[in-house]
Amino acid sequence: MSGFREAVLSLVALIPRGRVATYGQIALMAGFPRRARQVGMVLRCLPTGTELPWQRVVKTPGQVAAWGQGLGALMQIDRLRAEGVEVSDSGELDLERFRWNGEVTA
DNA sequence: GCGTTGACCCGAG
DNA sequence: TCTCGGGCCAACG
Repeated sequence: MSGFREAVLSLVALIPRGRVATYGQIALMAGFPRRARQVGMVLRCLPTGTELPWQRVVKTPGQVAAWGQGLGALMQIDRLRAEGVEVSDSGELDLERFRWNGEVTA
């Protein structure tokens, strides 16, 4: 089922600016409820200069995934802030406000 | 081709 | 409320 990647990438690409989605949500919307982990795998495999807004994909509690909890995270956080998403230095954000409904309301 | 790892999530103790 | 463990499946060695 290599189509899983396609589904995930497509959904991530549809996330509007200033909105974020959780791994579980992406996986669920893609049609694979329990495969949030593979979502992370897919994103992890993405090239450095990709157009995909993988940065808008966060954990369930509303925390940025990021790589090494360090510099990589700051890069993602800064990028999100540039899009209008309020993110703390710890990578935490308000899901209630920025959670993507799944609708392309860009 | 097999074993291990992993940007996670959820239920149970 | 917090911690621990199981489970899902793809990428990597």
